[in-house]
Amino acid sequence: MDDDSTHNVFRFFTEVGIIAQFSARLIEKNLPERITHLHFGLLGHMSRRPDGETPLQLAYAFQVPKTSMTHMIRVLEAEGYIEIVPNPEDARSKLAKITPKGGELLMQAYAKSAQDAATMDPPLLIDQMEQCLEQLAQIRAQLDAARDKSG
Amino acid sequence: MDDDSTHNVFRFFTEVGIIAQFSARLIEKNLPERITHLHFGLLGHMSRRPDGETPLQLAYAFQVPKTSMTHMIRVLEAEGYIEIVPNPEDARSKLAKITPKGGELLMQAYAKSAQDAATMDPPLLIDQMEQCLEQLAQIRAQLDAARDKSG
DNA sequence: TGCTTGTAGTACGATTTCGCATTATGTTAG
DNA sequence: CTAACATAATGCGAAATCGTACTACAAGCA
Repeated sequence: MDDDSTHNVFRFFTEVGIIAQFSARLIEKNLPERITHLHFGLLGHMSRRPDGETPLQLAYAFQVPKTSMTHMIRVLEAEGYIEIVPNPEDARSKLAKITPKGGELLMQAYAKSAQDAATMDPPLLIDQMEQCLEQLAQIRAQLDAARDKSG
Repeated sequence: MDDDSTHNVFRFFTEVGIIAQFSARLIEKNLPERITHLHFGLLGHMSRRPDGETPLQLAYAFQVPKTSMTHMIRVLEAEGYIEIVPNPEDARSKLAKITPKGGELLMQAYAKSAQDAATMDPPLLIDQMEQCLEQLAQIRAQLDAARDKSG
């Protein structure tokens, strides 16, 4: 990889990092006190999996340590946004499922954040986002694949 | 903003968030124990500002609370990667400057991470990154502008 | 000058993150 | 079947994050 490419890769990661921070704050502004954008992501993930997922699956999906996931799940459960039930297929394990209250929170935060995004000044550059989407999805998929290979 | 655009914006932020997490880990793998990608970013920032910057400027630039910046700076100073001197223009304030040891760390981590990036399997999609770069820079600049307006 | 208000940085404490070690259950070889 | 090993989740503790309140210095004004 030549110096120019290296520089561009780092610049790409830098821009992406800053944008990610923004989107995190955009969403967290519309979430209750102790709920973060990661919790929001968890709820979205679970809303697409009505049968629930194990903490380990969630930790892997969100790329956080198991112990961190244990804690996040507890917060969500304490606030009533998810429920944790035994895993019928493995007595060591559990399943985390979104509750109606959690679904409510998800929708509300989504709607409010969409509203905030739509009324930004200066406005969001939605065209540019859409132009990048396909490439970003490819890049992310490639990174996922690399992670699966190396651990 | 129609439903389709809204969906794309959220999808954009989701992809960006995942990629940002990856790049953070890519860099942190090549940093010492207590040094994070944010510290790495701080060192890079300071390396372009030999006169130093105040903690408040750094907190603003990296969008973290003042108290968090106080802590990060202390870690970097404790490890000898930066030095903190009084601000000659304001007795309340300080200046954080990178040390030679800090510059060394920056270079080494940069080189190692570049090496890791270059030897990934499957390989990084550098073309796609370069195709996005311009749009991402615009998007980021727009978000910066929106932040400056609203706080 | 003396007073009022604003700003830089930090002490402190509640919460979160996450590595290591432990417990409980599952799986496999003999 | 049982022993040995693997895996799911958590207890615990060190460190990090960040909101609130505070101190020290600066700046504007009467």
